[in-house]
Amino acid sequence: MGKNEKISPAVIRRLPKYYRYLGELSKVGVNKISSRELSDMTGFSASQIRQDLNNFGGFGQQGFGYDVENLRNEIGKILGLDKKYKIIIVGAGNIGQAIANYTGFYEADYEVVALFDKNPKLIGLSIRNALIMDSDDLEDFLEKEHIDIAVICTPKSVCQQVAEQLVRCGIRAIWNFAPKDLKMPEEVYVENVHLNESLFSLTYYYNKMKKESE
Amino acid sequence: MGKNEKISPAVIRRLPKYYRYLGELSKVGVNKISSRELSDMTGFSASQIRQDLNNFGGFGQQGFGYDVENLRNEIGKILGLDKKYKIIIVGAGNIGQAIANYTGFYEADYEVVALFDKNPKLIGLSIRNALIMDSDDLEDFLEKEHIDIAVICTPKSVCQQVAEQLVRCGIRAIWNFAPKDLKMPEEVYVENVHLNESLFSLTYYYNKMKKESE
DNA sequence: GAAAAATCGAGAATTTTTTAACAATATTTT
DNA sequence: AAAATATTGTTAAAAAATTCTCGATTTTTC
Repeated sequence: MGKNEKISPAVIRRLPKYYRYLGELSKVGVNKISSRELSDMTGFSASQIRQDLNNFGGFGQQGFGYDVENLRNEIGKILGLDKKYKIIIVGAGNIGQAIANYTGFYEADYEVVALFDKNPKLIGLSIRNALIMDSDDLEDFLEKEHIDIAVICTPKSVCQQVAEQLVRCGIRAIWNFAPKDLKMPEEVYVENVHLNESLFSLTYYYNKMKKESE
Repeated sequence: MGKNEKISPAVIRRLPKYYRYLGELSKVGVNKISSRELSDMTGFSASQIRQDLNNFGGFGQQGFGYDVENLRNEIGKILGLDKKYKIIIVGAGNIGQAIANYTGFYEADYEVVALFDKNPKLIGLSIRNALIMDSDDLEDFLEKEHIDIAVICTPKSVCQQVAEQLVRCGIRAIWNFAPKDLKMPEEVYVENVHLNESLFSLTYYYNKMKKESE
């Protein structure tokens, strides 16, 4: 059974990767896997994989390994992928549209219900069944519809203000693509995708490698 | 002066954030900052900030703090943001186009030189001065032009093959948006932006908070 | 069916990362 | 100009994360 200690974020970050690899295995008909084999696939150590999984309970069987389909389901349940989620996207520019079109959503039961933007040229258009609505209608919309996750794809100049509006309307989970850290109350979880930071890290390692190979 | 010990990736991940905050300070005319104040802004502990910076040398002055503009420049140099980088994007679908339009590039001297795609409807179009070219011309292009960073925005079914082609043509830095881990030789650095993993983590914490608030 | 091999789960040991403590030094106050 | 305050850089301590070890259990081999 699940233990009630605090699980480290590093563990939680690895679970989606395990989930993905197990999905691939399942798809090609593999139904048994050892931590050693998962280690070879993922690059994490076998010990770490066992340790990670044991945070949530013993899913494996000594002498045998893990049942692929079962382990995948268990990790899915831990992450909450067995449930349905409704999403809105605020900011229907390039990133917002790309996210709306993102097929990764369909790996689990995420539904993009609507997008919001201020640009009159965009309002009224649809992306994969999701209508782009006027930002002014955001609050009304959130009063009527239950939304689980809001994605912020606005320019950074307005992201804080948009986030505060979302929180006022009851949103507790934000996926933030604006290159700024949102100041939010504790009861709101923000997952940042800061592309500039990612690119800058890449740049550091690119230069480091170039220097070393000289 | 820079010490030659191995710097932990966690440190490198924090540098872009320092850089961003220092840029904001600089823009509003602040020219002195203490680790304590930076701590309040960034959420990292003052001690950690000092420790991080001292990996690369003492940029501050005891009793005084750090000169904002100077520290920003130093971090910029560490990350390599004082140089120019040429980028190509392989896969001109939603994400590829969004990245091509991404204004975060212009914070430093990154230039998107071209995009590549197989879709005839896209080939010939331009995004912000960058032409979408036929994927078949990728290798020829890379022979003629020096490219620093390649961005992979293809479907996952072809990302490994594309990556291998890029590496054959001399690419050593890959920004990977395909939801798959690339198997690459050691001399290639891959920075992954796995949106599905990010969303799954968010989902975990969303559910955790919901449970706790019940 | 006994012996060998494989594998997990759990706790111990190790390594890495973060935080704390404080001497050294600069600035500000009186 | 002396005392008080602020702040860095560095070393030490603490905490966290990872790896190692090994008993328990299952499967495979002979």
